Amino acid sequence: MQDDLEVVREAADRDGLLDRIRRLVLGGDFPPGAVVPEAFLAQEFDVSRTPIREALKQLQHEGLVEIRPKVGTFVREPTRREIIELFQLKESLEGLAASLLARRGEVKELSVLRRNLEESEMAALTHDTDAYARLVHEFHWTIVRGSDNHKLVEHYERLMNQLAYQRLVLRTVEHPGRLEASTREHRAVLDMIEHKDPFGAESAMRNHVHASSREALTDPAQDRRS
Amino acid sequence: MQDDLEVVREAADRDGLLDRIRRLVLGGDFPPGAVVPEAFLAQEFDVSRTPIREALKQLQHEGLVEIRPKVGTFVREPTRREIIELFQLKESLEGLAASLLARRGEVKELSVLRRNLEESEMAALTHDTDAYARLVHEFHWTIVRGSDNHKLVEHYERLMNQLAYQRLVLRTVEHPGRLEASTREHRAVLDMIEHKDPFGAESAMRNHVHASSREALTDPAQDRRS
DNA sequence: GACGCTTCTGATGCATGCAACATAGGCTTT
DNA sequence: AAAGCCTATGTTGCATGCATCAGAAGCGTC
Repeated sequence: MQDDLEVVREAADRDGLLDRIRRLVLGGDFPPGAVVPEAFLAQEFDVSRTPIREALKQLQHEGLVEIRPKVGTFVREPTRREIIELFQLKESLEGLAASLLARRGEVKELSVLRRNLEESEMAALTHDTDAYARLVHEFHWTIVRGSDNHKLVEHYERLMNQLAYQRLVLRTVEHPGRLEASTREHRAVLDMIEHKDPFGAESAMRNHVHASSREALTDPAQDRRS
Repeated sequence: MQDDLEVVREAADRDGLLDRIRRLVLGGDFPPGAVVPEAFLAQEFDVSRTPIREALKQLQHEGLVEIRPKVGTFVREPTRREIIELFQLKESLEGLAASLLARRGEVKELSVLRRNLEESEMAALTHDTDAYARLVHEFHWTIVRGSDNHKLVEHYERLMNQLAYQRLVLRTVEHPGRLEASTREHRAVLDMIEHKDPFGAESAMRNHVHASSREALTDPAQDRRS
């Protein structure tokens, strides 16, 4: 039993090496400059450089780091322009997801979304921004997964990874009045889905993402890189 | 100079290793079963297994192959369902691209698109399906690139790679009457872009992609995997 | 003092070797 | 003959060593 746990844990470490490095990069523990070299990560995770290299290549492919040949691996923070581009994509993909979910009219996710919305309203009332952020996150993911389009989920995953930098997170809930507006928009989306109105759901979702992205983009912390 | 050419060629080989393997996989030269092992590719391209492994990992991440740990790498042909999913994404992304391009109202790509449309009409009249397919390909790519959203281009690239299996290509032009309809739809899209009507352009593009995907999906060669 | 060249260093890129494991086929047993 | 075990094989996964090269620091020249 002890052995089993050991094996499982180590296997998880191996499988999750990419994720662990990704978290390191996204977590902001590293300067936006050069990520400590492969050798460091190798020692840190107690593996050879080879799997580290593989993981870094993936991250490069995901757009999170930039590997300059023969030089090193650098944390690749998105420019303001790229953030705008990513939000445009987000709007489109989530719109599609809402549309597909509305067309399915599946019941399972509907109850989850209803419950989520209730809790969100509660969190908004008590100004529990942490809980609210988590609920928003779940709301969007539930809809995307509920689209039942796995390729869409994959692309969305990639997209969100690029938007997952610590500095960009939780911004949408820091604006006064945004919580209430956001909740209203969520309700509008859910209404359209419940009415099995794909077009309306897509429209409502796009409006919502557009609005929330505007808030995120006006955040002063982003003026750095324009 | 001779040396320079050598260096450039070899550098291109290295940079393009991923592309070359991808072409091998997409080209259908391999059975849908197991891709010949890393050692074969290593010998084929006269490199070590290490860079081969890196490339294969990328392809796995792109969804083109499946790497079963300790077993081997398998060509991963998309199921019919996945093709449907991918076309839904294509519709959404190209719709977004058309919308963005219409909003920009850029002149450069407009002339390219106009010219492309003229040549397409010519190819349709002469039933030159090869030329037509190439022109359609360029038309869509011109619009996507013209969106001036590089992240969109990246995601579109990934998407198209997954749709690039040899067996799926050129299907849309094999249906009677499709060439004319397709040309009409292209013109509608271009009209909307020229009128700087983002909403109309998106709608027209989505209609077009939807129509052409329906043709592609009704192809009998796809009934195999349902 | 500034500019250009050379050397030096640190990191990556790749090749190679070995161990681990999934699968297949034969072998034993019933 | 069927079922289960066991060995054999082929492949991957990883560790390590070496060559290569970008960039920096030091040196010499103008």
